[in-house]
Amino acid sequence: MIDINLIRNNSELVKENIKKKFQDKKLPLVDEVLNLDKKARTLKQERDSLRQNRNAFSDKIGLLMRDKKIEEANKIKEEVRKINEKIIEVEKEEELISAKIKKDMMLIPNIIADDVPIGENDSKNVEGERFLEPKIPDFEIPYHTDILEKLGGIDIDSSRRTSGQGFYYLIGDIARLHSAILSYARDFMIDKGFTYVVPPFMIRSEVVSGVMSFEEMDDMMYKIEGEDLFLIGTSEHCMIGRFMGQIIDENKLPLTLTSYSPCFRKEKGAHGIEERGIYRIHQFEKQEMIVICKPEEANDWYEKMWHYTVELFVSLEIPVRQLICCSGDLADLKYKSCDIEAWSPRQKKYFEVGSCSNLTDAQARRLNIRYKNKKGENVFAYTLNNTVVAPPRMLIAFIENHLQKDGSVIIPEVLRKYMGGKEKIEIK
RNA sequence: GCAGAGGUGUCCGAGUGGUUUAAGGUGCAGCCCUGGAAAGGCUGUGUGUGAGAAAUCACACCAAGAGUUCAAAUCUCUUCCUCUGCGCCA
Repeated sequence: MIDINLIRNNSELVKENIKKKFQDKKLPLVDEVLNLDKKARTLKQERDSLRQNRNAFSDKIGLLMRDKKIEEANKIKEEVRKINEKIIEVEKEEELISAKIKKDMMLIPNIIADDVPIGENDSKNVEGERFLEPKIPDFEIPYHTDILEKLGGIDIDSSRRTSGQGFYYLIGDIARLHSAILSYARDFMIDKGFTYVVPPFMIRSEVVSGVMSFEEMDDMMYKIEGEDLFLIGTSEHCMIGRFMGQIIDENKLPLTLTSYSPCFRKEKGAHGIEERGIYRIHQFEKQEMIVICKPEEANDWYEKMWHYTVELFVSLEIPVRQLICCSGDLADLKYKSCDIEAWSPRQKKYFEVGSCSNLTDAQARRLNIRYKNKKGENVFAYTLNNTVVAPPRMLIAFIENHLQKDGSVIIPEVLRKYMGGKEKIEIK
């Protein structure tokens, strides 16, 4: 959500921004907000002065009652009753208008960074830097589930029976590898100075509606029956929700946090040949990084954060590249975002394994997360988030890149201490 | 899960329908006093929205929401949370 003052003072900039994102349908919203806002302010003035009158009359009644001038008091009561009727009328109208303004404001996208490439959809995303040389082996790389099955590391047939499509049993060394990657990623981020957090895995609807729109919620979130609770789709939800309505001590900024959580997603309407197996699933685990900082620090953190993910993948000897998200592919809350993509030697292309975003104050404004600055003013903090690593999807990149001709998978040096010293996972 | 007690500003805490513009203290800031400091004295100190060039003014906010009333921190209902005891449980 952007600052309504930006629309009041510079609606052209807001419109330009909408055009840059190819959302011309939303252009009328800007003038609509402008008009509704004017009306809302007029109504507020009207309502406030009515209330002022009522308050004055009420005080008078109080004094008259004390002096036992009941007759006179009753006359004024009648007066107040009339005022109250009017107040209710104005309030109703005001409520309607402010609800409409809020709805519109939620739809107006955040202002995007100057250096975001302009493009209509994800086909216009721009490749950034590449890290490590992509390998093309001299033997055929099977589909990832076939590799995992050969290694005795996965049982999808059973998970279909117990839980349906989109789940998995990881088994033996592969399950251990899954945990090892998360543990390694956790320690990697702790070494970068981040604070490790295990958050709640369920959150209230109040938090959910703060971090996403109703449609997004319906497409992603699993609701617990009979409770006001949802399974988290990412730890970002509860990590940011933690600071909802809070005024953070300026000295505590920047907050640099790394959280572990399972993630649950409905993934409504996502299907395709490359979605078989453990690429797109209802349940996965993720090590995440979250930064809450002052506005002037956000750009530096953004660069640092996605580089950390790159560094992690490089240390695991997996080639990656940065893919810069273009204006049309950028979610409305985001100022700037990029994906980290890992090399798939089987598909001979890169695929998404993580995503880094700078949301400026758009998310903090929705959740009312602020800090007190040196002047004593309460200002909205900037929030950023990035995937450190999210297995089992990441396992696809891992096993494809480390698969040997004999069907075994080499474990890179840095991971071996988390695997009990094991150097490779072999076919049984 | 059951029972009891609670939720008020940075914090502590008073306040059971109308002089509450939320007492008092504490913390913080400024000034006076002092050679300097402590102590003491004085003054100012919450948030949001709107109006205004500004001083300032108005409205709202006492966990959240709804209700009763001319008038609600105060009364009623619902929800949430905290504490204490009991029960259950990895």
